[in-house]
Amino acid sequence: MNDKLKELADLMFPNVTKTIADYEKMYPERNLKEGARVTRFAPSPTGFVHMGSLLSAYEDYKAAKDTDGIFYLRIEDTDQKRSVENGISGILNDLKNFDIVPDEGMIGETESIGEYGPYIQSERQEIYHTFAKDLVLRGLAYPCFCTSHELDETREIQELNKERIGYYGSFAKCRSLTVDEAIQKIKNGEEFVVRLKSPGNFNNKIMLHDEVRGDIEFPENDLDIVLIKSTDKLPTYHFAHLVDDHLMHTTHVMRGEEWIASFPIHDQLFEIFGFAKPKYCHLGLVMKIDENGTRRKLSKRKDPEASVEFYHQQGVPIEAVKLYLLTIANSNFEEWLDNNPNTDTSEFKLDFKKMSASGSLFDVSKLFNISKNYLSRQTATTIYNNLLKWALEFDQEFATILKNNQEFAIKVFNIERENPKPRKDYLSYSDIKNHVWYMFDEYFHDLTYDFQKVNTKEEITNILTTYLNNYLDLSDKDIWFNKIKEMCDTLGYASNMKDYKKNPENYKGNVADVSTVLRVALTTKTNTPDLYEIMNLLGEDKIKERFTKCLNNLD
RNA sequence: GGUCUGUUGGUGAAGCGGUUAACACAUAACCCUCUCAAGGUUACAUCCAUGGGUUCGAUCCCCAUACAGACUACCA
Repeated sequence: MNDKLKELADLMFPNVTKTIADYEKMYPERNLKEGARVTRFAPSPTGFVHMGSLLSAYEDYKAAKDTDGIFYLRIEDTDQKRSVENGISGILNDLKNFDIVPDEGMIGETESIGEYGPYIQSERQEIYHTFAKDLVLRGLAYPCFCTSHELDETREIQELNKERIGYYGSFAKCRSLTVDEAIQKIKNGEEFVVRLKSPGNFNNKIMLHDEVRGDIEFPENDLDIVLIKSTDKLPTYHFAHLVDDHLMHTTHVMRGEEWIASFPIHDQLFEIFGFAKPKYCHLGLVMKIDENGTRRKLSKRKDPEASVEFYHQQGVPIEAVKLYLLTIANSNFEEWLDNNPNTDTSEFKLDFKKMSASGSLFDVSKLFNISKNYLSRQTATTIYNNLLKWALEFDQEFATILKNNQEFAIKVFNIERENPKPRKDYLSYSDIKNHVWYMFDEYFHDLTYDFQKVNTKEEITNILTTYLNNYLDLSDKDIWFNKIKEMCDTLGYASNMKDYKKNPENYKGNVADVSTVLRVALTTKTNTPDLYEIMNLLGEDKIKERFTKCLNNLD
């Protein structure tokens, strides 16, 4: 009998020359300090990362970094249909934009680092076959010759009889083939997949100790799942998970909750080989509300705001995206940030217990709020440098202006920035121009002045000429503002808001109205940062020039 | 059909047998103020999907139901 099994196994895997023991020797236990986690991000090479997978990559990365462990990138390309040209570089690039750089694994389209490779599944075929062959030898796997048509048929029967669907028990036709029959079929050149001969019983219970969800009870797996596919002889996810995560010594398998249901399969596989089981963390999916008002998994196809590239284009600082991801990842993160506003987030340790089991809604406005707060905490020089970097990629004209006016631009970004409570008006790098364009002469043309309450030609002329003739001294803010008040008094506007509120009918308006005229004449906008600072930055000549320009524009 | 998961305000959520049901975002009002952005104050869940049960007492435990999601592929 054993000889027969050997003949069958050799026939099924003619190219296997090594044994499991050989591989165990090649990939020894990692030499890491106690408690160090080994995690991995294992995408298909589709070329893109969306917020959902970025979150999971970041969680993997963080979980490893928190313990001085290893985070590696493995490419799961066992489904060739999903692979895309240059898919790995695309992923690497998206990750790198968010400072997620693997310690090990793929670092380019074909390059990798680390001692536990290959890190791309299509190149590990011999390894998978070695493990599968071992199973055949032990009578725990067998070739299955069922066609997809036959499989469909049994499923239909099962549906009709309201029986559990799947390849198991008496529905597993090829399970009962004798070894001789199997050998004969292979010799006849029949196509086959390799299936697990599951030793499980559906009535037995097993327990998953999930790191984020706690204990979950399942029936034991009794499905004879496919281990090796027929056409390309590549493994299925289940089998690759077993082989790779064992040989690469992954300690924590963090994956989306869509994998929970296959835990019994994975548990059984580890059990059969007697391998140490990794810890599992099944993460909630990132969701969004779709047109029909129902929640669904974020899709990179349908949701442009889900693509990581979108935020790159929008110029949301990567740090802000990371802060947002952390607030989704761990419910206690926001509180931590509040208490440690100036501490680097690498000091924050992920806590599996604080991860949400239910999928969280992707909240764009919250992301922008975080971005706004983050930008308000940066120095003007940092803003300048990052904005320039962004503009070089997405707004050449602005980049040139920034380069030609570096010193001035930094001063503009510094308006009300060094206050105890700095301004918070930039949402993202792409938003900055909306707030500062009027400071640059290059943009100060084709203007529409937005005068409000005081809008007659006569009054505007009155105010501007009075200002031009008397009040250009900008050496001190208090002196300057007192002069504005003086001007109000002489022109019939209230210089004191309280007086104005008591008897508005006694005045043409108040200081605010006068300031607004000055502000609009200078910037065309009613809403800008501190008027004195703007005037100071523009300087006397430009103020004159712009006021004159405004006067000529009236009519 | 089967297996499993989830359900706390507009949103993200804390809470794990006794709380006024945290906090943050959003929204609204007021204050401050030369406008805006901030900042300050306040408001916002008659109550934790629904119905039963256990308990002196339940958002927290149990059971049903509803709804949503995942898996049930030679996709991952």
